[in-house]
Amino acid sequence: MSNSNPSPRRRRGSDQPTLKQVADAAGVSPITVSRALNTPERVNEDTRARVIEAVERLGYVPNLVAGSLASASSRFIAVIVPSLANAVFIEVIRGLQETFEARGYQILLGNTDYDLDREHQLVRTFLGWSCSALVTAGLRHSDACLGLLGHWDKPIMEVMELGEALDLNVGLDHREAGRCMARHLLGRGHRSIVYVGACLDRDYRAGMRFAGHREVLEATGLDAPLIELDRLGSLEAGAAGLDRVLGGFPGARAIHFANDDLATGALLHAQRLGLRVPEDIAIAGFNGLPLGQHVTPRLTTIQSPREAMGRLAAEQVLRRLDHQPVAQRQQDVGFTLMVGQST
Amino acid sequence: MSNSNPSPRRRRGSDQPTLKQVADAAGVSPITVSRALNTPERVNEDTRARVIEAVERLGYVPNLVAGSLASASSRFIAVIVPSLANAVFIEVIRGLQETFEARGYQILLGNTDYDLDREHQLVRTFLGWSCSALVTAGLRHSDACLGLLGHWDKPIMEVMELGEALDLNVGLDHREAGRCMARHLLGRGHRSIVYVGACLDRDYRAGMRFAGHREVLEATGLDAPLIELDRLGSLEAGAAGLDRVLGGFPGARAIHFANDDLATGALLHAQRLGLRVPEDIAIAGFNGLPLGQHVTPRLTTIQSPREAMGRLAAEQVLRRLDHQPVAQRQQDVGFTLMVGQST
DNA sequence: CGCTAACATGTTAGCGCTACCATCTTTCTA
DNA sequence: TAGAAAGATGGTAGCGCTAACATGTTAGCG
Repeated sequence: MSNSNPSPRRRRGSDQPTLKQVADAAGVSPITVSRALNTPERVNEDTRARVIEAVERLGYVPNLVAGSLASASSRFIAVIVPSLANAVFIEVIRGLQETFEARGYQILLGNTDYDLDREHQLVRTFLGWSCSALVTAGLRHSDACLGLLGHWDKPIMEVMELGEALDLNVGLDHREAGRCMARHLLGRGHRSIVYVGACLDRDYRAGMRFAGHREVLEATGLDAPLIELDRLGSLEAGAAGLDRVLGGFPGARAIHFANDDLATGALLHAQRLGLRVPEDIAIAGFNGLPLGQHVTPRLTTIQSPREAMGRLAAEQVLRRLDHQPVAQRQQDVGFTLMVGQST
Repeated sequence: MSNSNPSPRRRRGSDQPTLKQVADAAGVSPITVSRALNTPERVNEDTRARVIEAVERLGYVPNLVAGSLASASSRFIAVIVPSLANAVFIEVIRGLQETFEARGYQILLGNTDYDLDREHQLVRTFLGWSCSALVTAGLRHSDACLGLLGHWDKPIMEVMELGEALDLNVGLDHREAGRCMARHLLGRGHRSIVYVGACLDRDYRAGMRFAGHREVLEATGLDAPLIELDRLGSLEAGAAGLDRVLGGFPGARAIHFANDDLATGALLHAQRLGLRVPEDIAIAGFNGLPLGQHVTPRLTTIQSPREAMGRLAAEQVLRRLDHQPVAQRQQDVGFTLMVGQST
């Protein structure tokens, strides 16, 4: 008679065992299986054992997508950095990863390539994944991006630099770091100091360091010439930077590079040119990468605690996720001047 | 009276606009909105415009979790590497990221810390996220992990090395690379050659290179002594490695290091000790990192195309995801001997 | 022994989206 | 001009899980 079973729709989804099947196998209800796996302390010990046994027997793998939909939150942490080519961000990511992974959170990594529109796009995507928190390198965002984040009620952590943050903030004062190195170079008796940066519009934190550098020099009545390279930090670019200083500022006695890659490239290049460092030309960097500490003469640089910054940032976010009070929304991780033999 | 409206359940979920609300605002059905956003070519142009307008007006952000659940697949690519401390993996990741991101896939990064159980755990988690594919560094997996992957019907790509793979495989022949460098050192006239590795049980690909190295030396009737350091590659460890060779093998004339970090650390250390490279001791590395190419003498090493390997791997996977035929399941990306002045 | 609190488990109703099938309209072909 | 083919849109029914509420069961107390 007519349509008692009108062409049973083809089943969708995978043929993996589901929580329901585990429940049947263990002789309990689905919610009990859910609890046994997610909040074991709320389930009787024997029941839990039976559930675990069924899980293993069936080879059950929880569908985290379904869980996230139902609970309206995933254990994802969105992490947005401008580049994966720069060791600095990698180290911060490592600190974040280590700390978050230990607490069962999974990092969703996004790379903006120094493009704020790309960042906006990534934020949109990540919001769509119901992330538990967002960590982003830097304080600069597009208006569209700020609009999205304005309506968001989960923790937002901005790392690398300090300033007016949306929510949480862990970083260091780049302007002060620039001042610090400029003072050091002045203290060494240098008066003709060139700053060499690379793409300061994109790497604007290096621009902030230059601002601090210039501030100190100008306060002393000195000029603060700037050479800007068109490639981001690399040993090659540093060598090119040295050449441009030698060509453009024959009287230069010291070069303050925006980072250690550039500085080390210049230092090695100086040796190939037969220049004595620091007698003929003094060289300083920023970051404190191992590389600069293993050349002779050892590079004078500023050490920033990058992995620790990542860890601290993650801890702050975790505290917020645990509904614990966060003592300070802004934390300065500081930096250390490391005086080598290159200045 | 009784229960005409028995305490309406509190609404769950966020208060973000949903696809349904966009549909109402645009005067179409939800499924049309879904199509307008995901398969625009299947929707009339005018309708699409109205939908887009509504999306922007409401600030709608698609819930990707719900979409993944309904379609039983996310646009996630699981990527599992043993370490984030090693530049080699970072570069592969960069190649993968670039290629996948351009096609709208999001990378889920997992770090095993060279622990196969941890890998198994990560695979479990990633399967739970309905990833579209899995990329893993290396061919070694625990039995439990193989069990999970055996039932999985999505592309699996194993990178870094070549061998008996589960599915797709892009990499290079490390044993042959070891042979290649050993032949080069023999060709330079060296007869007393020490191999220095670091944690060869974990970095087993370096172990494979050593195997190739030994094979060549022994075929020539030479000894192939091995020194194994207990720290993974770093400049410091390389310096320590040089000291151990000088102490343990006073007659050594050449050192074949497992990687460039070690080799460069040793090279710089040799200079500090006043040793001439290659006259007193020849030094060779592996990887072709920029670092080794900027020291004097330039490091002899083997260049592996890491970023290209990532890109190629991603392209193969994408082809599979697009249901296009994959010409070869296994692809050798090769390597290049770069002869510097350090040998 | 009745009452309450704490524990253990179950029932119900979605989370927000897309696969599947059905329907309706328009265009093209014989 | 009927009929098929292609295009556009909609209705229905879940995807697999968990929040909220409900119920049952045991322990503790005077």
